[in-house]
Amino acid sequence: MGGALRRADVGATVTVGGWVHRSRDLGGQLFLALRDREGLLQCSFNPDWTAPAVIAAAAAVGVESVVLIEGTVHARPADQVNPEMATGEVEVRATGIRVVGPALTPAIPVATSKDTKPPAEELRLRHRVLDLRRPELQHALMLRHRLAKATRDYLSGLGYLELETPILTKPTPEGARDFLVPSRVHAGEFYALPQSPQIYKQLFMCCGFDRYFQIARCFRDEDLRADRQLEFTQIDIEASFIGREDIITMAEGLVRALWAEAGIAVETPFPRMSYAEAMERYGCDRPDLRYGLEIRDLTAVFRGSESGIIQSALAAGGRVRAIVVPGGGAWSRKQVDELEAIAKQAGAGGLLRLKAHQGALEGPLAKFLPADAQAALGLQEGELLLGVAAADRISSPALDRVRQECAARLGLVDPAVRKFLWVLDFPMFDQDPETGALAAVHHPFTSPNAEDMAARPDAPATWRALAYDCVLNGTELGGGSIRTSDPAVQSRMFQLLGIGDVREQERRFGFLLEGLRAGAPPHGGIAFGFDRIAMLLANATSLRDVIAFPKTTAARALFEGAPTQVPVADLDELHIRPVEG
RNA sequence: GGGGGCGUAGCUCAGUUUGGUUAGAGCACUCGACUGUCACUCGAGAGGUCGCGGGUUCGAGCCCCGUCGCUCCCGCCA
Repeated sequence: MGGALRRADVGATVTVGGWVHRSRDLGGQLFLALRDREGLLQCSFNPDWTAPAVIAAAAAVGVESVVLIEGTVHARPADQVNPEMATGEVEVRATGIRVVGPALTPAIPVATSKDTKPPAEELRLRHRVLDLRRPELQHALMLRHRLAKATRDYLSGLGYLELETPILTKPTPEGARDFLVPSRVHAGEFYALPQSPQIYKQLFMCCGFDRYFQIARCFRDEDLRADRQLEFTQIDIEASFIGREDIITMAEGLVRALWAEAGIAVETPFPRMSYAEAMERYGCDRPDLRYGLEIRDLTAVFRGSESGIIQSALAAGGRVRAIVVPGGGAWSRKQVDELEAIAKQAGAGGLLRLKAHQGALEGPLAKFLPADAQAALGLQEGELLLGVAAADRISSPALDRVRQECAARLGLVDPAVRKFLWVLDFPMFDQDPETGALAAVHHPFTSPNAEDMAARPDAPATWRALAYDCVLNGTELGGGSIRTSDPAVQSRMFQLLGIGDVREQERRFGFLLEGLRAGAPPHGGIAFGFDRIAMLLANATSLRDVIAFPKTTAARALFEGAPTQVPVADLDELHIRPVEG
């Protein structure tokens, strides 16, 4: 291929195919920059070696047309080497050209220089064939391929089998909305697209396939974001006769292999932290460890406060928690108000603020504090204390957001630093504070911690789960768990989650329970967000840059024009009718 | 479902603050000149439903109301 020609190819007679990236017509001679996925190649048309008719034909070709160029590879003179091109030491002296795919004038430019802005997202998606020709996107999708291959190589090397699972499947309760597909054969019945292959991979374990993986497409009908698409890809993994440590070690090896593919060395093992510790110190179950600003419990100091806000929060069983921001004392009233707005948006009633100035505390609360408060807080000159007095359920998310914003303002978020982390010991259930209803934090098939279950059988809200998340710089890369392999325990879990009726359990999950009853090995697994990893390693900021044909945030495919209306006859055949209005 | 940003030539944008003659620039495109360029250069030209609809006004790219599209965030996404 033309973009791969190097000095060693000098002398070769070649026919190179590609797209006309740019042309420079100097009058008597001209140069075409020919592009393929490997890069750019200069083709030189000159009367000394090119027939006049060929020069005329080359001069008439429009950019983005597909051409075949015949010629000989020549070394460029030293003063004409282009160090910015991989092929910069050579050029093809053309003797012939054939336009095999003439192109209309492109609606959006493909050949851009470093400092030009890409076209609007809408145009990029509408003219995706042109957009995907751009070298950045070519590189991103080629990286994506290498990551998929590295995944297959690594897991195959460990004896994992790549097995496929159905796309037309049964609706299962995985939290998100399902995409439904009407059945033509069975009036009024629907398939669902899988939100993940979760149950199938557990069934593979019951089948005895031991170690499974799949680069699996998943579908969730929820609103989109820069890092969320309707359909996305995960690296789905499951294994039998293993425990948490086996999965973690295997997963660390996978991360190492993937990052190595992008030329980045990753050190393992990753540090670990319990969910409880992450929530206490960072207010978040996927903390960004690139910076400090850890949350401190200052309840003891504020207990003596005469402030009504604090007293009522403490009386309700809450705490006073805060972060201390070095240099924050210099922020203006307005800047701190913005932080408070962030805290309020996250659910807090407000933000307590204190700063030390000339040995005394300043802030709306200062006068309500006991005299020894300054000594107890140890606040230094220039530091700003930002706190929330409330239940942890309120203060954790609020302080998490405030902490992230402060770190961004102080420039503490270094994109060159990578802090991997395992978060362990998630709670099994999330309890609704009003109704008391339990919901699975991970999913209903996660195994609870057996010791917790034995110690407090009547308090499931206190049980920990054998679940784990892999986190990088505040982003969840993947997560998994050891599963419940005992059908009786699984049935109990359904019961705790409000599916008490046995017939209901059988109707919805009978196929899983049947697998477990047929003799299930202990098993567990993990799933990584493949697109998100590709995005990180391609230095992209949107999933759309690592997915060839993505949807817009309004869930439309602009290039193909999906979704679309269909003829009424098609609907009739599927036994569905549009709702009037 | 809610909040913010953007929408002017094929593309990227200026013009909107303070309504006023014929809406501009760079790139791309067309034509012409040019024999070593590499974002070639130079000259000329063509190119506009100011997203769409309605309103205010003597007059709207600019003000008001509505609406559509793209985007970022909240909700949502176990």
